[in-house]
Amino acid sequence: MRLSKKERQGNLTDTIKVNPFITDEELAERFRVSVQTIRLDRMELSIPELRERIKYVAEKSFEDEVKSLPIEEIIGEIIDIELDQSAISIFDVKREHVFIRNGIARGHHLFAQANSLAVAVINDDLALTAKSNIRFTRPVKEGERVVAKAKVIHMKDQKDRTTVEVQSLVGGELVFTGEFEMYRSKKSVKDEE
Amino acid sequence: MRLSKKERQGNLTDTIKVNPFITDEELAERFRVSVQTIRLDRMELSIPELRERIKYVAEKSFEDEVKSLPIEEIIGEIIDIELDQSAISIFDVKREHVFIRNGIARGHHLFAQANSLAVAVINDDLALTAKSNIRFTRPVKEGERVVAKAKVIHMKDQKDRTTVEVQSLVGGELVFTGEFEMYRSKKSVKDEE
DNA sequence: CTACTATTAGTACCTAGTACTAATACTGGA
DNA sequence: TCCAGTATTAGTACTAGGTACTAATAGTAG
Repeated sequence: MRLSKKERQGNLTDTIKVNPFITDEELAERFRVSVQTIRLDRMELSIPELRERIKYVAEKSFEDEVKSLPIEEIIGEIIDIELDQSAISIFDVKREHVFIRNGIARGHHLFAQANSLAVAVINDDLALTAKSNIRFTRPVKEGERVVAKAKVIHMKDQKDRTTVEVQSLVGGELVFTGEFEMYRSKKSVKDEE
Repeated sequence: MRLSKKERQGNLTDTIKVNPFITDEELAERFRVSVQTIRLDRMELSIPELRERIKYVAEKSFEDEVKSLPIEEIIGEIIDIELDQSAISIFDVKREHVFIRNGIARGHHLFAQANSLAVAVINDDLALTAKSNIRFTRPVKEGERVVAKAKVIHMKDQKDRTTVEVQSLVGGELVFTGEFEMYRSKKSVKDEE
């Protein structure tokens, strides 16, 4: 027996979701109904036509692509910064940041937040990380908001190096600490004093 | 005066590149020529029609989207692995991994490659990074291929900790070293011996 | 058996083209 | 200045993958 209308429509929604590139004709064959039935179904379910679906997918990704470069520049959102002194950023842990099997954030995302904050707080276009010593003090889970606080430690004798200490917290609880030794191309204003 | 054919065609390529969603009619208006001229131009330049362009963008992103979760699981491509012993991964530094202003890879990508390799080499579903000590020994540029080699250091007395040493090289030259202290939920086979 | 829903068929029309022919405009060189 | 060759434009037939609509037929539950 062919599927009932309800079953077919549920199945149709899924089929189109996993493959938005399918035509009404192909759908008609797959469900052994006429093309008109498929079109009625799409109307009832407010599923747009093939071309509109493709366009939507393309537009979505095109925007992302344009955005992705600047976004990748800093992981997390900087909410406060005083150059060569301190900075704070927040980072919301989402599904894509955690291990599927246990929901714990992958270490490199916490590192990325801290590291990019350390780079940002240095008042130098060419700041680079030279060394780093880090510690993950407790696992961070999906849905948690990580607040990273960076503090620049000014060393007297060092000309082209600056140390930045970063502490990351979730609800006041320490989850990550890191010490970043940063390479810089010019002296900081503070150091010149 | 209107643009020459050459100028128009060069401009056309760019226009379509930044906005693949533009129709021949809109292009004709923009360049003050007929729709037919635009079509001749597209043929000479082998630029596909609007719908094909949109489809291409959509397909590209759709694949990426489907892939993106598993890909994020490990940064770089693992080319050799012996659980609880050693592993090697390669990571090609692309535009999106570098600072725009100097073309140098952001530290957290090198860290991510090394860290996810350290996680992967541990024969435990619940391996997590506890501590890490890293050093960036020379900047890595766009276009370079980073080869990361991980080696598991087996400690006798430690039950739930394992140390992994990672060295990353570009063309034989050391660019990054890291020592990762990993937390694990169960003992390794080696340790049980 | 009837009322209602579900399905199918068919038509006119749409967009954004391709493929092709033919006419006209422009432009550089003898 | 005229002619050849290139560039541009116009127009027609046809395509995919639809929308929007009307109308006929099939199935089914009360």
